[in-house]
Amino acid sequence: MKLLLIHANYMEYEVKKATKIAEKIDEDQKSKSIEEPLVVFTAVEKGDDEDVVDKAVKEIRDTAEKVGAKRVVIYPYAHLSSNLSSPDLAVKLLKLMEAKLLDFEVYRAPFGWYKAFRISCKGHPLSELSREIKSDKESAKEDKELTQALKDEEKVKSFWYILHAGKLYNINEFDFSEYPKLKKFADYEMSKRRAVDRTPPHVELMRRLQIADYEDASDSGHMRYYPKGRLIKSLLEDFVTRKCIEYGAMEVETPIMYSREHPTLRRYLERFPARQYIIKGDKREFFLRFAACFGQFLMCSDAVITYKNLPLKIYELTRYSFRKEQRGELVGLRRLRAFTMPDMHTLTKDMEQAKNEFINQYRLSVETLRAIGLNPEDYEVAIRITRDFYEENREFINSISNILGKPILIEMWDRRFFYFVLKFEFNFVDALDKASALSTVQIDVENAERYDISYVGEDGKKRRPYILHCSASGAIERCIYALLEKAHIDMENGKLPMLPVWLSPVQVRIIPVSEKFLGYAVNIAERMNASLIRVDVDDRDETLGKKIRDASTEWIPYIAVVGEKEVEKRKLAVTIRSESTLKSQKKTEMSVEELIERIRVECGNMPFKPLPLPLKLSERPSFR
RNA sequence: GCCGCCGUGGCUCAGCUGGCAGAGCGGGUGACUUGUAAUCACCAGGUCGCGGGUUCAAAUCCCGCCGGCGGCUCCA
Repeated sequence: MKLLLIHANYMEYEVKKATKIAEKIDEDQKSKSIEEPLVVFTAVEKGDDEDVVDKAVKEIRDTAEKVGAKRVVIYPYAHLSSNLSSPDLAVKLLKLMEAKLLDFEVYRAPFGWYKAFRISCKGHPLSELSREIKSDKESAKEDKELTQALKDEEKVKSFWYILHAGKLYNINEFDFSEYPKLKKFADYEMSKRRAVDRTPPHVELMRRLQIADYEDASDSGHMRYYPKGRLIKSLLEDFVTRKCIEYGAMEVETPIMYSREHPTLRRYLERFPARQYIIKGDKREFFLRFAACFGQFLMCSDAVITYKNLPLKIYELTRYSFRKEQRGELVGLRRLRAFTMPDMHTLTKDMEQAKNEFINQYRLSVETLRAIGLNPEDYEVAIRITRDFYEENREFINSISNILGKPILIEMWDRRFFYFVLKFEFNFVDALDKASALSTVQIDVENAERYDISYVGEDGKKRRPYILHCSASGAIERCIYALLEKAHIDMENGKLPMLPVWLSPVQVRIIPVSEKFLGYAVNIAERMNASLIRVDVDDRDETLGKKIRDASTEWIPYIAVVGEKEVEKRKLAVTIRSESTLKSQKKTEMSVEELIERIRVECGNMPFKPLPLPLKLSERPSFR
């Protein structure tokens, strides 16, 4: 039940027209004028009962006493709620409310009529109050779930270890001297603070390179992507999707919004209030998904699955997932409110199979990041685990540390308070020593039950699967963040920053020495273009030095100059960025075919998309 | 959400003890036709984030809001 309490100088109303749900009324109820009332605008909601009325009456009584009102007007006002009860129940409860306030001079405006009203609010501090009242049953239930979840989190204590070469070290006993980045990561995880007073480098880079930018007209944490940014993002999206499909996942698509009232989803949401975007539909309210779990679990719940189908993998690239993070938490491409995440779920028949998949997906994540341009030395591994699960699976956990051969930060909990017993993350540590998770896999022991997902076993009986959640790369935007931060770190170490060639928006820039060679340059560009190379031509009326400089500040991997000599020899004068430094540039002569071949080898079988920009620089707008 | 700092042409910033709104880059035009990280000249471009207040006068001082950054909190 929702109440809006107004202490007024007077209140007048007059019925105009009956609706279908109008209650029958006498002539003298059709209009009223009341002096010095406490007006109670009231909306009766689903689930309200006599208990709620009692509480509402108590609120009204308290307020009336405080403001010194002797008259009460109960005024049905549907607009206070989007979750109204049936009209019958509403009338019943409103009448009950009236009956319980008989020691006041009480008026009840008729239900179900269009009414005109006039009110004069007194305007003192207590003259306008709103109240939300829930039945004990309901609020007790919600309170219990909420407080239980919060209590669990409070009570849970983390124990920290380092796992290296199959041995578990207490965090204090481990010698970090050879692993400074792991030390930074562990510090960050355990203390969660860092003294920095600088804009993260990737924010500046994403804007300067015309990849992405803030969009003031949207909510914070929703970015705009310029053509180059969209290209990079799109290549990454395609790559990760392909990787998961090759791994055996079935790609699906599920809605981005779900009813708040759905029985399965509701409990989940109540644990995390105010974390999601709410959308008003015609009748119901919806929340925007924060991952693909909902859609995929609901799909699995309805599917007929047997042990022969397991492990069963389904995949979706969520463009977008929405999380209404607190404002102070948002940073550039690192932490967003709308982001794109590959989300794969694997149903497994038992823990053996789940563990097996866990290891496979660990390897899948390593490969995925490596292809994107993030190597194991660029991230730190964390494993989060319940103590029980660790004790029962010591050998298995120890074996994980051998896959990459580098030490792993372990966070161990005495009891399970999330839905998983085990998860790993690959955490990127950025130029400002902040860590954020990229790839992750979790073993979920709870949601099969919650969503009623089952498979038929060999004995014909229904069983609950264990479910793995896997994001092989983590959020796509976050991968771009990591690549930009990595490039910045390279720059600080005296290297020329760049993106992997397959992700570079422009792979080759052709610069004619003068106007005379423009036709020749365009000709070569068209040939390369036909060979699936992203190439452009700097046809602007600028000096050669200026053009070289501009190409360099755009991080273009290959700069090819053509002039008289090149035309004669049918070669290109190519500057290779990856082998150059700011002081000395690596220049070499190559034929067009050699350059094409070099890039083709470098990009292997990574996805390719054509340049989404005009071939000639002079025809290209600047988005900044 | 709380605390602190910031918001001036497209970009980076100066101006801020109140007194005519500036520079460099970028853009346009012209000259030059160029050999590996910024060619020269001229021109255009601004409700100083938004709203209110103080004042003869506000980019400048005060209040509120919006946005960004950092810290705290948080991160299913």
